[in-house]
Amino acid sequence: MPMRRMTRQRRAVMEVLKSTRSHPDAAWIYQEVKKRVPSISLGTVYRTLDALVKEGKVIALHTGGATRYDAFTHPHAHLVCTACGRVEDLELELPHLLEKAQAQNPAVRLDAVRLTFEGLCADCAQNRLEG
Amino acid sequence: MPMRRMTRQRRAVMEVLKSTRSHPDAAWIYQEVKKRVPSISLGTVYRTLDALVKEGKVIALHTGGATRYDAFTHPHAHLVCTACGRVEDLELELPHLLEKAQAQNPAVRLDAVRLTFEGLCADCAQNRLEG
DNA sequence: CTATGTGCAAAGTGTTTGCAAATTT
DNA sequence: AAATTTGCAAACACTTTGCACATAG
Repeated sequence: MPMRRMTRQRRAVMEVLKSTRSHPDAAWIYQEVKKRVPSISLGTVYRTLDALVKEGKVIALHTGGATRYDAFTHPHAHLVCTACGRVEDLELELPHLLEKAQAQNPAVRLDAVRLTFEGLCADCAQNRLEG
Repeated sequence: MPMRRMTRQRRAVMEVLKSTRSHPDAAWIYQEVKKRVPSISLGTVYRTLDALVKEGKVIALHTGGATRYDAFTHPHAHLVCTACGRVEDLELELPHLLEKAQAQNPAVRLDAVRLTFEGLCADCAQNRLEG
């Protein structure tokens, strides 16, 4: 299990990720972290993100295109806007999905849920009405 | 909207996809379709899959790594096995997730749900107990 | 006949990796 | 000092695209 040491790079990646709710990808995180640690490389960003995901400190979202990362790990639903590509959090109580699914499928072992909706974010839904 | 014409290639891609429940990726579909239409190219497979997804005949699953495709479009949950990478269907009644989420988030427009669990498939869960 | 789809190969993204140098513990 | 992590650049895996030819309608 990699990334045991607390380096400046690692701290900066974690702080940048905690500072936003925009579900950024590695390239965006890299640009932000460079403002604090100019020498950092994109490779290090990827390695750090991998480690954080494996440790459960960060969630990886596969939504098509680049992987997005989310430091808010409490189970919640996402909306992927099919018009602008934005990913936002959705208000929705997840009704014990993991427990229910586990009970109905005893042969498998469920560790995590990802609930993702496709549709239009508030801005794009609004623009659709106007335009 | 592309792919209005029913070509041999398109028919073969659709048939191959309907014949499996393994949620294959483009490379696998390409190999299978080549058995029926040897001249087909990987580019055509990608273009055809894109079209089928846009038409709603096929669902694209983004699970990390290559995009996987599913011709079974009735809403259902998936399990991505973190040990072997397999993607299987899960027994689980989706309790009107789309309607509930839409009601709680009136400003956005929800078109589709993707419910994905991470964990161990039956085989890998079993092997874990033995090994 | 004409518009659309195909095959090919080259180019584009996003991500991973080997290695020597730097850093953490 | 020892072990881990970094930066760099090259390699990779997956997907998209331009174009001349083929084909469905």
